[in-house]
Parts: sequence; structure tokens; C-alpha cells
Amino acid sequence: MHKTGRGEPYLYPKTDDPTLQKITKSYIYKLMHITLVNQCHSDTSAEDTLMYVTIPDPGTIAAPLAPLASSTPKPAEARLRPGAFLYYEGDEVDWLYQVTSGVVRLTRLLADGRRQVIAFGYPGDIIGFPADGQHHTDCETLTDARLQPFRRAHLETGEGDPVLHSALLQAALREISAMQDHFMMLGRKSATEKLASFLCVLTDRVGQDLGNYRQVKLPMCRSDIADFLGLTTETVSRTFTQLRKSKIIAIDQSHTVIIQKPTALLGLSLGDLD
Amino acid sequence: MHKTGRGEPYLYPKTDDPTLQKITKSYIYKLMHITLVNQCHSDTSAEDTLMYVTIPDPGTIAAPLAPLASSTPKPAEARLRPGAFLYYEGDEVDWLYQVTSGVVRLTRLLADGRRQVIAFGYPGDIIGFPADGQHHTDCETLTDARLQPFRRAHLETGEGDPVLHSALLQAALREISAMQDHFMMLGRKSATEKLASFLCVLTDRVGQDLGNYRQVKLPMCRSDIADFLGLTTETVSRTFTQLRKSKIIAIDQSHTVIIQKPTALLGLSLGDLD
DNA sequence: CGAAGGTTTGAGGTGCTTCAATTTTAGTGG
DNA sequence: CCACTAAAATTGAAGCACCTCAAACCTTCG
Repeated sequence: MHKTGRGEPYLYPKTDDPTLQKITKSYIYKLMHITLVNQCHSDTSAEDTLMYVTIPDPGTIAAPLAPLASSTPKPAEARLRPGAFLYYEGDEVDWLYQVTSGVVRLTRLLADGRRQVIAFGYPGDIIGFPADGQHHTDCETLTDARLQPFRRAHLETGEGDPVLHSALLQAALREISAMQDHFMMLGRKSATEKLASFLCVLTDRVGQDLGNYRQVKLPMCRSDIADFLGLTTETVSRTFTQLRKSKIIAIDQSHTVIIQKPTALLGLSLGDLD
Repeated sequence: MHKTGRGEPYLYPKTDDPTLQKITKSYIYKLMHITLVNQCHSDTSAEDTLMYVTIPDPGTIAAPLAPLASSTPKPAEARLRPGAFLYYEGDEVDWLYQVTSGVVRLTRLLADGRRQVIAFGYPGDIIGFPADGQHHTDCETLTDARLQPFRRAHLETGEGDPVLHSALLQAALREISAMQDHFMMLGRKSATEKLASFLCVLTDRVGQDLGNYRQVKLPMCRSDIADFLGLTTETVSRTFTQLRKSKIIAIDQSHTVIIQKPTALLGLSLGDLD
């Protein structure tokens, strides 16, 4: 019914009607099983500014931000509002996407409602790798976002563009390595180490300089961070407070973090003392 | 120094001398940082039987066990003894391997010695995917094992064998999906759920029929399981005992598990009650 | 037989969760 | 612009699942 064929990428909010945006086969299926408070800013119109993600200094960030080289004419970039679903678990994969701007969230759900945030997709990241032709996560935008679609065939068969094919493959391989890092995070690190690591990585990738300090904006809510790190929102909040009280970070309005002692934070992330 | 060029797969135990087997650049590097009790059966010679892994009924297991289709002449299968290292974290990737028989263990280490078992490689699994050309885990055999090597180029450039290229790529994509499952495991499941899930998956893949029951042999030690599930050996052991006392499983000599109530075990793995 | 690893079991501590209440933030309409 | 409302974030108190430390047991092998 929603199928658009292979002509153009299929993005969930085909319509601007907020009700319709949510109603898809996959979504109804989900609703039958669980109810999650998950609609953070679902359909507010924040058209003016790209809220959180700033393009960092091209000098500091190398490969990840570069658009994928390609001799193929690209399909038009997709623009989405916060709270838009790109795809759901179980959907057939027709397109991969490179995040051009904004932030997306990949999640997986357990039957009883427990949730795991698999990853946050920042500019440069490729998302939507298929396994057996299907998506195995849900993907929702956290901010205004732009995404560059690539045909699945470019990954799987090359489809006449070996450079693009190779770039997508390398992205998949890097993904595997990054996920292995995250295993360590989930399985072996304490709450403080988890949050410190999270902040370090994020600051590195998308932090902004701010006089002597660096700051990073967090487009995701506390429970997203919790579900990413395998903690509860309360623990995340308490750990934030603890870092704030020890003057390692400062927090502005919950969603902006200023790194006051980067070295100390890095130390915590590696498990130096506690 | 150990480089063999690109002519044949480089396997760590080039020599049968047990001392030399352990001494490699990477390994010495590791020793400088940590000391881990990690040498389970390192150099015992159990030549006669393939101890733990049995080829399951081809009807039940579909794709994973099938050897990869290829028009290219394959390099000779590698045969390794228990405790042999196939590669170390940081090594350059020249070859990928498909496990033909036996079981291997992929691990990653933290500077302070904490360890995460990334995966166990069973027959049919492809291991050794590169990221930026390097291995990001250590790989050690847990049993006698045979491995079919594939050139890294077959994954990355195709190298004239599109079928093999595609098969390796699909394996990488399935790997991503499987790792996402494991995120859920590490981040959101209780000790009982973790162990139950682990036993269910293993029984499904490599269990043997045994009259009315099914049994599965565990080639890895308790601490391997613990480091895989993000627990301690003590907790793993206690959870085994608990499952045994509730007659859901029986344990023979620590390394053989008989599933007495498969439905109950599956229930536990999904979080039904506790 | 004795030594060495691996496994199990016990006792006690703690880091994180759970449940609950309060404060803060963000969105809405007058 | 400012109340009003709902959701998110924080804080507190209590509990428990898992960890840590330690000892005993079991298996394997020289």
C-alpha cells in the first residue's frame, strides 16, 4: 500500500498529517505489543534552525563526514522533521542512508517493552544495513535531519558503481568494529565509565569549541542515553549530577554539556580510579 | 618477521613448538599490559576426536553451515589445535576464515585486563572481518578446528569472483544483525535470561538429540561464558546451578548440558517470569 | 600422590534499580 | 507575554541482583 516502487526512497512521513505519519503496518504491529513513551517532540515544526548538530571543523574530522564518492547520479536528499520514522524493524530494505545533517536513533524492542538503543546516527554515518533483506531496528529522527539515500543494490551488487559499492562496504565493516567497542561498553563498564565514554566520543565527533572549553549538545533524552548504555534514566541522571558536582562537566538546560575537565573525563571513561 | 606474504594464510602456530606458538609481536605487546588466566588447554594434544562440535542435521540448519560458493580454487583448509591463536587485535587482515569444524573465540581486552568475548565462531561462521584493514579482536581456537581461508580481497574488491564476494558481504551484514541482538542481551537482560538465551541459541545451532532430550557441549570455560554475557564466572556458575536445581537442565562434567525442559528454558530466555 | 586450573558454594558488600515524590523544561492557548 | 499543562529530569529512600573475596571441591595430568 505504501510501496512506492524503486523509483524514489520511501520515507515514512509521506504526509504531513501527524496521525497518518504514525500509522504504518509495522507501527500498528508494535502498538499491539507495547506502549512506550517514545514520542518526544513528535510533530513540532522547528523549521528554522538545525537545532543540535553543528558541522565540526573539517580539519578535525576526517573520513566519516565526507560524502560518499560516487559516479552515479544521487537521488534527492530527504529532509525530515524530528520524530519522523525512517523505517521499522521488519521492513524490507530498499535504501541505505547517509546522514547529512541532524541525528537519528536506531532502536530495538523486546516483547515486554524493554528497549535497546543500538546507535545514534550522526552526520557521515551510514544507516540501514540489511540482514536477509530486512531492517532489524527502528529508525527515528531526533532532530531535523537530511539524509542521502543509496540504493541497497549499490551495497549488495555494486550496480555499476564500484567506488560507491566499496565505500558502503567499508562503512559496514567499520560498523562491525564500532559495535565490538560497544560490547565492551555494555558488558564491562560501570555507569560512570559508560557515561564518560559516551560524552568523550560525542564531544570528539560533534563537539563545538567554546572559548577554553568544548561543549556538546545532546539531541536525545535521558532515557535514550540510558537505553543506549544499558542503564536506567535515573542512573544516567545521577551520574550526570555526580560529574557536574565534581566540576568535570557543566550542564545547561539538560541538553547541553560543557566539558570543563576533558582529561579527567577521558580518565573516567578508561576506568582510572572512580 | 612472521610475514608469509600473500601466498598462503598465516596461522599463528606456524611451529609445533609450544613456546614459539605464543610468542608473537602482538602477544608480547599484550603481556606487557595484562596477565590473564587464559590458557585453558593451551597445548594439549587431542588429535583423535573433534571433541565438542558435531555437525547438526543439515535439514535444521540452513545457510550458515553451507560452504561458500566459489568459482575460485580455494586455499587449503587450515587445521589447528585447541589454544591456537589465529590472529590478534591490531594484526593486519590478509585472510578471512570460515569455520569448517571446531569452535573459535573472539575476544577484546581493556587496558586493565577486563575482557569481553565478542563472539564464538561455530561451523559455518565467517570470522576476521577487517576494519581499516586491521583485526579488532583476538581469535583463539577452543577445540581442534578446521578453517577455510578466503583472501581479504575477495570481500573488499571481489577479485573476479562475484559469488564469493557476495557471500562474504552477506555474512558481514548478518554479523551486524546478530551483534544487534547481542546488544539487547548485554544491555537489558538479567543473568538468568542471558544464560537461558545463550543455551537456547547454542542448542538450536549445535545441539545433539539424545533420546527425548537434547544436549549441547560447551567447549568454552565458565569465564568465557561470563565474559561473553557480561557477568562473572561465579554468577554464571550460580545460574547454572539454579537451572539445574529447577530441573530445567542437567549438567554433565561441567561442559555438557542436557536440556530437560526446552520450553521453560525458552521462556526464561524471553523473560517470562523468573 | 601432589600440583594446578577450573568450578562450585558461601558470606558480605555495593552499584544499580525500583518506586515515589519533587523540580525543571517545553509546549499550548488565552 | 504569561499562566497552564504535560513530559522530562532530578532527587530520595529502600531493595536486590550481581559482584567481590574467600574457601572448598573436583578434575586432569605429570
